[in-house]
Amino acid sequence: MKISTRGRYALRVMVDLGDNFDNGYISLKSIAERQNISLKYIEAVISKLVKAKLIEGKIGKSGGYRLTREPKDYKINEILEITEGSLEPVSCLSCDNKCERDSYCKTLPLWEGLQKVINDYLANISLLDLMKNSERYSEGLGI
Amino acid sequence: MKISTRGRYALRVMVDLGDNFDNGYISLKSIAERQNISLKYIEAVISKLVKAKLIEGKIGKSGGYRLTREPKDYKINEILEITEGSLEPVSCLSCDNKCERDSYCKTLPLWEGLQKVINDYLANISLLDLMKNSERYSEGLGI
DNA sequence: TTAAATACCTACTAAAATAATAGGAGAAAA
DNA sequence: TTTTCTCCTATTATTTTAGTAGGTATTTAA
Repeated sequence: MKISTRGRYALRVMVDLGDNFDNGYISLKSIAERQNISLKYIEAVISKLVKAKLIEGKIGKSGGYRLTREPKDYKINEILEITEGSLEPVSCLSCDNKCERDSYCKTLPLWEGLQKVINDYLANISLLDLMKNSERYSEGLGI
Repeated sequence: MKISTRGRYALRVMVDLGDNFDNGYISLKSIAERQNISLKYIEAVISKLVKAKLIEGKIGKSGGYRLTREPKDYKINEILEITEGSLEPVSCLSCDNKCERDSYCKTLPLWEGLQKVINDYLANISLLDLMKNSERYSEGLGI
């Protein structure tokens, strides 16, 4: 029951792009350095975000990536669904993997509820909310 | 981000034991048949529940397993934590796996919140609640 | 008393998922 | 025209998952 590095890295990349929203196209190399993530690895993760049109890339020198919307218009569940494949907490809930016990399984309602709780939480947080988290830390430090 | 078969099976075994709470020790063989789960596989899963004293086993002919408490006194998060290892949604949250970025990471608060949401949900559902789910289905069928 | 049924234990394994790494091709700006 | 990028396809080591196999020790029921 863990979000993998794909989802975690993707979120950090998205926050980084959000922080640089006004700076045009941001190269993946600079993101990888700032975030201390393997360049080649996030390349693969990021390609999913491009295909889903959450971000767009520009090829060539001084190219890079940028968000296609404003940070406030990204919900976290959307980003994680794309990079993790899905946010279903058990395979029983996916259409192509349904269990034959589903018509009477006493645990299925629990999983349905868990899925809803997770999705509701993540759908009510935006990328902008994450970007603002720096305030939390500086408040905590008394800066 | 999936609960594995370990957790799912464990929950079904616990519900089965709950349904048979008044029938003394229940053999794993009969549970495996009812639940249609590999006997040898749940043996391994169940041994964790025994070690954690959520259930107790009785060796020998007409032995088996039974709950150590009443169904209402098991919270689902407890059962899943034992069988899944932990319910932390990201490894960053575990003590022995902390990230060096934790003092300023903008995504960490998200994960902390997600952990709380998941735990709160699962801690407020009891084994008895799951056992009652059969009523849901029979109501739905109009029986 | 003995045979059957049972929990309990260790070891092994196939398949899938995870977390990368490697090596370029082609586009475009400087 | 060179450098800096994205974009693409392979390959790989490690870990996790989901089992299987084979047995030992214990207890009860016949």
